[in-house]
Amino acid sequence: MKEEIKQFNLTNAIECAACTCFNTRNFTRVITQIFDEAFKKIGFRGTQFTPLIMIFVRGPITVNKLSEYLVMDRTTLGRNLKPLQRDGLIEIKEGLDRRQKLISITEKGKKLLTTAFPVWQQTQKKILEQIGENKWQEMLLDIKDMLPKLQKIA
Amino acid sequence: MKEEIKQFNLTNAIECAACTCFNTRNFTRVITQIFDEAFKKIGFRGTQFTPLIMIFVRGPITVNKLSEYLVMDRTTLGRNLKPLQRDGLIEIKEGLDRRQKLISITEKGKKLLTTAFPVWQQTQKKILEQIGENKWQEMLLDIKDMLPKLQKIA
DNA sequence: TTACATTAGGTGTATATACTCCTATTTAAG
DNA sequence: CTTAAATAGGAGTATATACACCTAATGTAA
Repeated sequence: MKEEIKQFNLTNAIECAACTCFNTRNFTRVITQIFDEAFKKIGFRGTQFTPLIMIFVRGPITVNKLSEYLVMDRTTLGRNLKPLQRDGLIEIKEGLDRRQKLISITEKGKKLLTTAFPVWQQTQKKILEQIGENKWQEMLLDIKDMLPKLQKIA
Repeated sequence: MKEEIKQFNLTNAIECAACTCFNTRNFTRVITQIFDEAFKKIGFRGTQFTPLIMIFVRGPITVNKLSEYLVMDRTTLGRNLKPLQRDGLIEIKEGLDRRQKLISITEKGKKLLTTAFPVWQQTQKKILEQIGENKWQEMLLDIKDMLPKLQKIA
């Protein structure tokens, strides 16, 4: 016998307050806002920091490879690189394989990283003062452990 | 003596791998993708679930009040409500105060919540199987504790 | 060598996010 | 009662996200 169809009610709503999607998004939004605010004075975004560093470390690199390292959707990354290219922080050149394009950081990009790094350090520190250094180390390990598991069921 | 200006280097890059912004965003992105995929078959989004529930619980309610409950930017929420309104899941009526608009869930919206709830339950369960039930309870408490602290420095 | 699969990347579309600036309304101060 | 402040909300702009679909180039199997 199939269970009767019931109507969504307050008890259900209370259960949904634990939603992993909603709560992690809230957390992430606030953190992103803090970094965006901090980087604003140098015309930069919190979301652009790690991609630019990854290009610094791994470049010249293709969009596909870069998106793997960053655990980001390929097309999302491709679009996110546009402002960086426009601002002259990265440059995109043809690869040997004529399908692929190689992304590398420019001198201007390196200069920006040099400027942005202490801003990032200070902001990260400010956030860790609230989160707690140990708590974040724990969360970071958890995230790194969970990510591949979650990607498997995505 | 002020410390010399140095160039951003690999040691800095390694330190930045712990970035709270980048890592929480990655985590959140994957979780959002899993919910979006699950809700797709009923034409819904993971990000729309909790707002609709909040309107169900608290409605009729103004955009401003709703954004407080959801810990979301007012203008962001306003724009996110558009698809829900277009799809007839919520309705927006004039309030007594002619500045404000009151948002409430429609019968269609309630029906959708009834349909979406088991989908959410199943997806949440699938995710918690990877994260671990206890770990998530701990993370959830941490997030709820940290959010107001982080908002203060935002 | 041709045909098909694979790979690299971009575009169209839609949603999510949030800052800045704007209008309309209401409240409060004088 | 008039004016300034506070409140509610929307619009412009820009970035972030990702799915579906597309083209071009390359690799491979027949």
